[in-house]
Amino acid sequence: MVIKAVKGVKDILPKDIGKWRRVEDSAREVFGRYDYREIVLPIFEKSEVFVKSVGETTDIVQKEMYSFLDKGGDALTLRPEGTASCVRAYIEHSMYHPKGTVTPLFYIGPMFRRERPQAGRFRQFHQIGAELFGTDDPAADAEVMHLLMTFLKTVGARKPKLLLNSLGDDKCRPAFRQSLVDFLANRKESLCPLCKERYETNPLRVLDCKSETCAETVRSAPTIDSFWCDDCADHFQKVRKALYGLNIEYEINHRMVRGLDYYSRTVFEVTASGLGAKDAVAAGGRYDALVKKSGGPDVPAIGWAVGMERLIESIGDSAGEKTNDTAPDICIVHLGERAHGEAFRVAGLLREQGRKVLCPYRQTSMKKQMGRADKSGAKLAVIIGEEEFNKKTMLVKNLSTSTQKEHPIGDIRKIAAEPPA
RNA sequence: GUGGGCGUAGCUCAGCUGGUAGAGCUCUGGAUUGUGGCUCCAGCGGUCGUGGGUUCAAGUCCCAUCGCUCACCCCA
Repeated sequence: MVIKAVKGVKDILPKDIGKWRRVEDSAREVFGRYDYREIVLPIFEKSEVFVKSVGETTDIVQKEMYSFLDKGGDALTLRPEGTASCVRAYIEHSMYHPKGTVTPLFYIGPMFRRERPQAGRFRQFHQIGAELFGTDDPAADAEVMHLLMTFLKTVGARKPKLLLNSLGDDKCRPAFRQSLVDFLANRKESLCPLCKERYETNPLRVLDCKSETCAETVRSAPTIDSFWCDDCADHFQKVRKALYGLNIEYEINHRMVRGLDYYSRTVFEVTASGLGAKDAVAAGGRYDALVKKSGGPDVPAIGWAVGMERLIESIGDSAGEKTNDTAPDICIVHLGERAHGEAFRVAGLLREQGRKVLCPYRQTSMKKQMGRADKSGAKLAVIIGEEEFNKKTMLVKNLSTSTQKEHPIGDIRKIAAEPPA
């Protein structure tokens, strides 16, 4: 039995790499427009980095982390998300100096969660993430969402839709949560079995249950907006105003909640079509308390992450491989032992001159080699047979017009510089 | 962790109520001595996921197991 890749992880094959490159390239380009700087973070961290920031009671920490003890006995974890690492690095390198500095960062890389794989969900997946440290200006919230939407439109995500909410902060959220628990307490019987569980573990999640009866039950439940403190309400209104100013369409959903503990105030999510049951392609929000909680100064921050696999899935073939960027400029065709050696000498010279050249190793029939040259998409074939070798010449054939001309072998540089039409 | 669907050639798949494995694409050779795209002919390629059971006989039926996949939980 051949050894196969671990469950839930994928090889990205050469035939698919073009899409990945395009997504990464446009990410870097778009981030540049907003003056974000790339940071490359380690793939594993001390486990506490994630346990503390993501939250001990979350599913990610409780059952999805790839954690292990290394030979020195350190408890390490393959990162399940990027924000925690980014916050750690931000603090470790004192990026908050001088006081008042705003630090825009982005990263691209793999994340690891041990879940059951399904459409758009993997154990090793890739995220493109943005983090903006040092400001709680509502304009920053809107700008960060503008960045995200601009990026998604640039790469051609299908029908991206922005959903917005505010979770309040430490001052006002506890009251909301309590109120919701009270509301559900005497309605538990009308909830689905799953939500009865949620009532205990994460009551906020009952709000966006898909079950008919739960949705009905929850229709009259309290919503977060009526519990916002003045600051949070004000912040939300200013974010909306800024979004309006940037001409960004969005939909408010007060039932939207987050799976990670560190979010406060602004949270958002982008869904796209062309995906499976999970249509969220990106998600993010504000985490004003996290830097301080992680041992840094009291610095507010906001960020988001897009799932690359889901994004690429959503792009589909619409923005697919249109240009044949793998086609060589020139294919060499050779016949006979001596011509074989000469062919590689010629190929080498052409490559030194910057040409993309294909030269077959096997000595097969001319018919075969011409067929390959044709399939490769090359514009020119350079043919060197016994006859040409003896005469120190080569045939240069234009594969689209089928015209060919004999050249002295010394013309190689000329042909490399200006391939004949 | 729970449930559904599927595992047959390198790839996509067919194979009926059990009778000893097929097609297309790819690849190799030929029709066409050293000239590609189209066509035609031939060939290479399979422990039918694995193990067990029923049977004269199993790709087909039964059980187990592994893998893939979709969905639930949760998340990007």
